[in-house]
Amino acid sequence: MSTTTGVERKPLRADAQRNYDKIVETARAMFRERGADASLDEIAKRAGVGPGTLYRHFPTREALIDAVMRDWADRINADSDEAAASELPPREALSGWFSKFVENVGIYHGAAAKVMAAMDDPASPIYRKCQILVGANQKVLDSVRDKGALRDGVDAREVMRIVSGIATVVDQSGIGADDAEPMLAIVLDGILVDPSD
Amino acid sequence: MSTTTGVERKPLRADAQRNYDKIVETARAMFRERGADASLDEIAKRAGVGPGTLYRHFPTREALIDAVMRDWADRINADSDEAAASELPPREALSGWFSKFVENVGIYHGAAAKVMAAMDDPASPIYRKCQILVGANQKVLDSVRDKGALRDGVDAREVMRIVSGIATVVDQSGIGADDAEPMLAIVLDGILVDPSD
DNA sequence: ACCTGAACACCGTTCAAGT
DNA sequence: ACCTGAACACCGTTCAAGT
Repeated sequence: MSTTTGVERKPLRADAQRNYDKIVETARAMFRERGADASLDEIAKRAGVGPGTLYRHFPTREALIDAVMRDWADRINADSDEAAASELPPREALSGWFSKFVENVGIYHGAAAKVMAAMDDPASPIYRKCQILVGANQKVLDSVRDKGALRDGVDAREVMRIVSGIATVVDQSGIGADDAEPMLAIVLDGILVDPSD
Repeated sequence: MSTTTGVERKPLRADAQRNYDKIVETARAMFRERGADASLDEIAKRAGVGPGTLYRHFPTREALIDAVMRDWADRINADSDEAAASELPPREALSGWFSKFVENVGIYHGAAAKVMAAMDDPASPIYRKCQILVGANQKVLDSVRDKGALRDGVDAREVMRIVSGIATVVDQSGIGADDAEPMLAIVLDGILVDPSD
């Protein structure tokens, strides 16, 4: 069901492929320790390639972020599948799904803001991931709706906008991932028919 | 009641004061047309001062933003006073207050993100404005609580975090200010006892 | 077809020299 | 006490020269 969600890419020459992989691997490490705004120059340096090479493969920072987050979409899909099929009460299932998203998008500092910004920008390389995200959320919300627990008129895109906003707040201000919970609780209260379950 | 909320500042020499004012005035214009991340170098150039002068007055970009937003706090206080004293049904009063905030923080592109980031960072020059903001929100929420319309355990700071997150989403993605409404509606549904009013 | 690395433009920051 | 502007470090981006 979830083969790599990546776009089909024409095969690269051996050395180009090696450089491509090295860059992505290096970027992943750099993004993890310095955030998604880490210096591209230094990524190139650490990867042992010239800046032009990085540029050829990734014309924009977002393109690189997109490549680094390639597996991310798979995780999102897995998490949403699990939440949608969950036997847990609607509130717990939804809460878990939101929490996992905040956690997942939080591993790269600054990534939440990029995702949030790309949410309505089809020109962004990350836009595709946002579509996947909204689709996944739709799936989870539908499962809750089937149980009659969702308020009328709740839109998956709007919900994802708010939740990515919350993820960004958590990421940008120094607060911990646990501090997302009270905010998510407000959203849950806002979209569920009965706050109790 | 609302004299300028600014901090007391020791008087500057005449020329220094003139430069200070010119810089703030220029920055305000630049921020308005190019956003809160506009080049400080060009602001200095347009203001007719050396970069060192801008730096002396505003050691950090946030300090400059803070100065540019000096009147902003007064508007926030005025809006919250009006909302707290409003005869409108709780939902309308709250909704108007949130909307005005999103609108106000949206006049400088990128400002919402700065406010959001400073919300829990006492070291930031903008932190003081966030405190004012949370205080103002507290005031409005209390007035709603007095009418028995607010759910138990709703915290003014949490609410402000979410709303500033929404303001940031609206600002960063290309969507219009009107598109904040459906998201704010979810928050309202989440913090009010009875969604109807 | 792909890579290198010098070159460029821009930006924030510092500081010695001036008044 | 305050300002100027040259100087520096850094960063993203381009492109001619190489293989």
